[in-house]
Amino acid sequence: MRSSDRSSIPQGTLDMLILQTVAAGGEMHGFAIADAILEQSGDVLQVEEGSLYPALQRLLVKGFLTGEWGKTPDNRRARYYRLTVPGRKQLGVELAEYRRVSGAILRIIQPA
Amino acid sequence: MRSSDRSSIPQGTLDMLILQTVAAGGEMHGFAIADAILEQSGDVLQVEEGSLYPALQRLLVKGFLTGEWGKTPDNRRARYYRLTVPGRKQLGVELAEYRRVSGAILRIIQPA
DNA sequence: CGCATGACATAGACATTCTATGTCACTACC
DNA sequence: GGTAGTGACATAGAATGTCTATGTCATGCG
Repeated sequence: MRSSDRSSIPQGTLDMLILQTVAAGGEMHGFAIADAILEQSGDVLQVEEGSLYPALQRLLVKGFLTGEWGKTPDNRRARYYRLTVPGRKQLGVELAEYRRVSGAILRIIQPA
Repeated sequence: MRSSDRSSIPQGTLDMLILQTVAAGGEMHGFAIADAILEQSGDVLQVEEGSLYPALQRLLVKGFLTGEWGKTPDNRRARYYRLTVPGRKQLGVELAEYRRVSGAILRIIQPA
């Protein structure tokens, strides 16, 4: 009985959403990124942990984020992610591509 | 040297685009559907045959389309697809969900 | 007659998200 | 002061769906 009206993240957009969230929020740890995406999307886009951490790993490996271990205010270990310069550039590329494609889809689904 | 600026279809949107195209164009065969999507999207969304036909099969099996064999004007065999009543309803569902999710993404990527 | 082409079709690769599960340490409570 | 809850990170495996590559078949044309 999967009763949530929250949606899964469309494939290909998760990296962009993470980069954008870190760009806007500065230094954040994983949980906080997922929380911010959920909240800012109006409770629609829920990032599961099994999607979040592999995505963060990808972004680390590609050099778009740095991740430094630290402590949360209540003294728990956490990894703090920050956008790199190539990460900011990559965000721009992904935003442009997303807008291009979603614009194209709009032209189809909006009755001219 | 893959030099095209055409994009792949975001996962999950192909069925919606096909249903919408058939809804707008009436009776169409596969090639014509792909052509219409490419053209209406402003040359952005190119549906490959290896994506198109499996998608059409899915939609046939689910009863959202009917497909009747016929002949093109130049006498080639072709399968003509038409939207069913459940297909029209499904299109409405997918449009609503797409708008809900893309709206949520917009709230994140558009600086408030 | 042979070749290009329109149209349909399938198999396999690939990428990405999800479900499910696990770990570890800190906090709080009885 | 042990035990349960929880924050946070992590991985393995399944599911999904698009793409690349390939194949077939018949028609039209040179």
